[in-house]
Amino acid sequence: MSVEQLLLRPSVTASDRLLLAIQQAIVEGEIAPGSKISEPELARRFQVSRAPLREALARLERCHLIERVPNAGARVVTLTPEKLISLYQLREELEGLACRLAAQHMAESEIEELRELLDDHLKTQRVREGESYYQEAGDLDFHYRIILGSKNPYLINLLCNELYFLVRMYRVQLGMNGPRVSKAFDEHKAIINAIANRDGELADLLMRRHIGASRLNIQIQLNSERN
Amino acid sequence: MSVEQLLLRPSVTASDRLLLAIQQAIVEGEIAPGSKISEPELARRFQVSRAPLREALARLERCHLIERVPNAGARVVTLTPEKLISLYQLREELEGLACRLAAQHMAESEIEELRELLDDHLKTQRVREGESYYQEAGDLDFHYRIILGSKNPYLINLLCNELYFLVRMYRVQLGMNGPRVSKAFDEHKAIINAIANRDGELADLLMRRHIGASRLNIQIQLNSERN
DNA sequence: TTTGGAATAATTGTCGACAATCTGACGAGG
DNA sequence: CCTCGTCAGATTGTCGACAATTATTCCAAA
Repeated sequence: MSVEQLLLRPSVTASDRLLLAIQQAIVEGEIAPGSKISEPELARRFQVSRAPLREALARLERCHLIERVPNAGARVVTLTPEKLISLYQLREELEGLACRLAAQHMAESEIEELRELLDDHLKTQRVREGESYYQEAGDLDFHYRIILGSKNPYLINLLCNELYFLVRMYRVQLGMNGPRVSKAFDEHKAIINAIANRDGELADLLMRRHIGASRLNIQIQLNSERN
Repeated sequence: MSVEQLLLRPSVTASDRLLLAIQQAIVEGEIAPGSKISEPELARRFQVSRAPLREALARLERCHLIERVPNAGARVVTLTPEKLISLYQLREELEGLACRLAAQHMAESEIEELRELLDDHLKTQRVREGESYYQEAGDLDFHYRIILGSKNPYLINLLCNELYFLVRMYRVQLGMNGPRVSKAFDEHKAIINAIANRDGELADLLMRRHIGASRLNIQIQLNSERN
């Protein structure tokens, strides 16, 4: 299904649909990193006026997928090792915090659901070994649930709506579906156990390591790609 | 000088000036917390069309000063003890990180300037004891410089452009100019020393305590205000 | 050939008007 | 008397056009 066709099913408002469509297009590289965003061109492409488009662009800037300069237009961000490190420094800190808070605030039922989620992923992973399902959707689900479990609205909004699209962009564009899958699974399991034991400090530490390992993985790929 | 008159001196773009003006109006309570934002009314008040106004509102939402619901309008946020705690949880974590990074990345010259800044504040504080200068502008300067010293662009943008206006809103609206001034000064001094010694861990710890104390201070005021 | 600058083209910012949606009042029916 | 549906008013979302700014091209002079 092409990106344009996604616009056919009505969501809520035109700029909402635009946002989703362009987010996906940028994350998946359909709109190349570093390329200039032409408002007239995008407006024609998505069959809308520039008003909702500009609103969508404002929100894209919010999640760091584009960079705007007044009176000079917008560009899709570029992926660099330096930005990756900066991004993951933040992510480590914030998801570590999310773990500590989740250990305090998550209901037993939520923890149970998280365990079931992980078991589902294990089955799926065994069935279609090597496919990138787990890395993309599954890992995302896992992190999202813990973030939501923190019950901190600012933290939730920040990670889910402002930072995670960039994280996904790095992963998708560098084709991150390698051998870290099974190892990531074990790390996830350990984090859940810590949260279930209400050991926020340990969950924090494990999450930081988990994210640090993920960063290293991407870093290697990114550096080899630029050789 | 009234808020409207600020619009007379041209900044860069109309929505930029609008943003600054409305930010100030909300932070200082001129537009009451919880009140509904009427686009036509604000457009008339600031003598602009709704296009730049809506752009400004989008950015206000970004720094959590207003909350928008599609097809239902925007409201100024309300100040609650729960949100205050959520906000300061984030702030502690992020400024702690900023301290660790600043201890790594700040140039000697930047540290020296930070020291001079603090000395200036000490003089000012002695001269006009009791005035709220230090708490508002001085404290802000101090924190901003450390954040900038982290050299992490995402962290800088997040704290300076998205979170700090809310922090200021709590402080201004609750009239935070009390007896914490001199104590805060000592805490600042200790943090600088830690950064100068390149002891990121200590600076982190001290900053977390500093912010925690500040939060407690506001919390007390906020609870007594709601009695 | 290269450089400087002016004219031109293209893009962004802003405007006023129209369409879609929500809010609140009013009245009919239970 | 209360509930529900309808209608008017107001508000938000979207559109196409104009103004202001920036980028580009082209020509002239050194």
